[in-house]
Amino acid sequence: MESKISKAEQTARTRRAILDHARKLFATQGYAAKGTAEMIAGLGITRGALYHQFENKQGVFRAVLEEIFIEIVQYIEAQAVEHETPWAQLIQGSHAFLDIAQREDIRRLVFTETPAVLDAETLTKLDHQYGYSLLLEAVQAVVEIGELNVPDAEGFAMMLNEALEHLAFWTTQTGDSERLTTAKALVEQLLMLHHKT
Amino acid sequence: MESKISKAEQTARTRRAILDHARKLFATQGYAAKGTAEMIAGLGITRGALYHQFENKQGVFRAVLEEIFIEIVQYIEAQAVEHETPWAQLIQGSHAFLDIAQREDIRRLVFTETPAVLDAETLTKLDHQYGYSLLLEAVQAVVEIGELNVPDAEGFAMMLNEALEHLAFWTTQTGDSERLTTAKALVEQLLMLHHKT
DNA sequence: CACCAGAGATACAATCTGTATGCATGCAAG
DNA sequence: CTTGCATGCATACAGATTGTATCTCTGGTG
Repeated sequence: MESKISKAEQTARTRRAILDHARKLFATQGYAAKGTAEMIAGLGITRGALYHQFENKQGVFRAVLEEIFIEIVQYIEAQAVEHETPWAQLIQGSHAFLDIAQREDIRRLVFTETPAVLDAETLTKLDHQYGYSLLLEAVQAVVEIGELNVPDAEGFAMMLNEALEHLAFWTTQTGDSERLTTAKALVEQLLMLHHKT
Repeated sequence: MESKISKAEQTARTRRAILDHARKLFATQGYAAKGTAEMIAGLGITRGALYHQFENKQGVFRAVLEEIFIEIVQYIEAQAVEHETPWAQLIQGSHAFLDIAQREDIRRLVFTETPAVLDAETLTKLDHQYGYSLLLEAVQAVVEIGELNVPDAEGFAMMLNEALEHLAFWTTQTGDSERLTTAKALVEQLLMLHHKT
């Protein structure tokens, strides 16, 4: 029994190596420019392993994006938990999203590559599963304590989600750091207009 | 001399046929999904003609996009010319841009495909040559008659250009026609804040 | 009319994606 | 423990796709 690692461990290592490497490639040179051969170059595995672990090239991208979404959610939650009230958590969570969207890899993957690589349906499903879902919880928490004046929590969460995504996209379009400040002010104002004390 | 057409005419026809067909394909199924073979299918020519008329596959896309930009500019100018004052032309021209951005082919090509197909530099050059250039003229016209209160015409034109592009993107993200109304109101408000009578 | 540049066809080289097949091994059942 | 098998992965290959090299034909021009 010179078998040092289990099958599960083997799978985990292979996927991790591919995902880490592919993410770097996609984020720096784009999805279309990098082939499956480059994704596994230097990892000590062949394309066979890649196609065993992922459905196809797009499947690798989807997995990379999913991990990014998870990172984003984790970052936002970590920032929100620093604050006491659901109201402050909603505001600061929104700011946190705008902050992390500034990261270059996130900008390129989420805002530049994704729309052209994934069809709208797939993207909507992912967004609903992560970003929107998190935001809805935050909105509902504020609604439940009676501090948010909206006709419908889901509708408001969806609108806010869209607003945040487009503001994030906007802030990353130039190196201009002033935009981030502006975007945060806009979101805060939007929320304030619906605040009920 | 059974040669019915001149060389210039021949070139024009070939390019037109390819551009029209490619545009339809890119707009409905995306750049990555359609190959050069499909671009010339049914046109009675071969890929050789395509590569003779265009640098490469991306060159076809660039040419398609350029024609779209020209169409957009023409539409905006046609709308603006309906109004008397430079001020009204600036406002109505901005509205016209938001209107034409609703067209499905423009939405997909300009906002979904382009960012992933063209590098930022190429895109910036194109935008500067068409959209921004037109907008700058309109802004300068209003500045010259002393009705616009901005520190710098170029800076303001650039900001307005960005705002319009992102608002256009935003309005096309859902079928919600209310967004178009909202976007127009936002632009009008932004301009009004800088209006000097 | 003779020549050349340009338009386009054909054939080919180089990639790249996805699949089929073979092999070795962890692992569970008996 | 050993037997059977599913699983992880490599190798080889088929199909498709981009871009290039080469050849032909013809419209324009002196």
